[in-house]
Amino acid sequence: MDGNLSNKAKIIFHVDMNSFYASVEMASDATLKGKPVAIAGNVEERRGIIVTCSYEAREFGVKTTMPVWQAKKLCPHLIVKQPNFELYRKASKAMFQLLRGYTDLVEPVSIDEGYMDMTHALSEHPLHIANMIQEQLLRELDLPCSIGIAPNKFLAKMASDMKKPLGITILRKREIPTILWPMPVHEMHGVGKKTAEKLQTIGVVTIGDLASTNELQLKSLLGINGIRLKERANGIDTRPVDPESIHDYKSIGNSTTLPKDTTIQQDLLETLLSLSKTVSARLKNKNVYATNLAITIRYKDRSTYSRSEKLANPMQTEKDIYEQAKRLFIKHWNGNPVRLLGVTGNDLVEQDHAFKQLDIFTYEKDAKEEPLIKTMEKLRDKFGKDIIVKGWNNYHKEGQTDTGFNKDFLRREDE
DNA sequence: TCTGGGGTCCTAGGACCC
DNA sequence: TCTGGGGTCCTAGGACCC
Repeated sequence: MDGNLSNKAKIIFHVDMNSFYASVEMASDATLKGKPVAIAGNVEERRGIIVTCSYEAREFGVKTTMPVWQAKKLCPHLIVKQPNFELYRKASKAMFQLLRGYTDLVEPVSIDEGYMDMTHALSEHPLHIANMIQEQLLRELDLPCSIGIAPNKFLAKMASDMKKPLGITILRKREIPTILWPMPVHEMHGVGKKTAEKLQTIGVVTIGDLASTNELQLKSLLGINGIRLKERANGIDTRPVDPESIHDYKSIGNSTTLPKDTTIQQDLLETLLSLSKTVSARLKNKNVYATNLAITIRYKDRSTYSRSEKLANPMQTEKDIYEQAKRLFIKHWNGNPVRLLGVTGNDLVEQDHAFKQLDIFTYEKDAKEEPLIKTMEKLRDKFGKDIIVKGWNNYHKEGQTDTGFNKDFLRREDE
């Protein structure tokens, strides 16, 4: 490690696209320009809430998460469009590709924002480079953005929020007391409604208050998150910009609010099937398998339950996922009217890894006995991680216990 | 006529093992 | 008859973000 290099202050950009979906729509249809435009889920049905809206629409008081009917009341001429995710993904790709023209260290955090580590990629003043990026995005993709420039991710994120649309904001370490600390604590990234309420009970109202609060008090109020928030409030954030982080998915899910609350089991199962199809396709697309499957049920009264199970054999196919989702649903549905259903694959593993496990679990599956998986784990501990099992059925039929497991049934993977 | 859908991370409790 | 403490895995739910 080069001490000088590692100690040198970093220069991080946070690029945040302005009202991304609406801007993409405007870029692809010039007649929308200058008009109040909103993107919403199913426009006709009750699920219609505003996902994004143009700045023209915001002038009327239209806001994200507002039901469409309410938005229309505020802004009768509002142009409401259904989301076109394919179009947005394409624009997003082009946007990140453009950013990578400035540095390889680009970390997308969502479809419309990302971090850039510009520490070693600056030939000129950061402000000038940020200007170039902003102008190029506007010129080539017709998409506006705001950029925050700071020595770490947290401060860059806070900075990009300070001037919208088309802003560029530098937040220096020495400006923390004058710029960051006077801000209300609920405007801090990572502090939501609940946390802000809790903080208020101990007299923390501004980010500055948080920065000087006793750590033990924060820990007992908010757990480990309290400590982290205090660090951030003091401008400390050591997370690196990681271009690879976008690739390791932890979960892939699909959920939908039904057109009507229903108790008709066949309709519900059909919905589960179509959700399972989507999840399966996405798993295949990412080349991963789920080792845990969860369903979500939201009832008429909006009470929401999730039920999950660790899987003996990692799964990816539509059939496997649907059967497991159906099993969980039948087991846990209380018969009341259902508002929303969801299917989610959790604890995703790479394809190679999954296949290795499948070799083992084939036998477990045949045996159809839960404790066998525990037995397998013990065996792997005993004989090595890369062991696979042969002749499980024989073993099982003989009704032996794992202490009497015959070593002849085992072989090393490389044999 | 209220309130979508995609995620991540953390916590807490119970089961189980040593 | 009474009965500790640590560690890990699994599940459910909460908070947050875009």
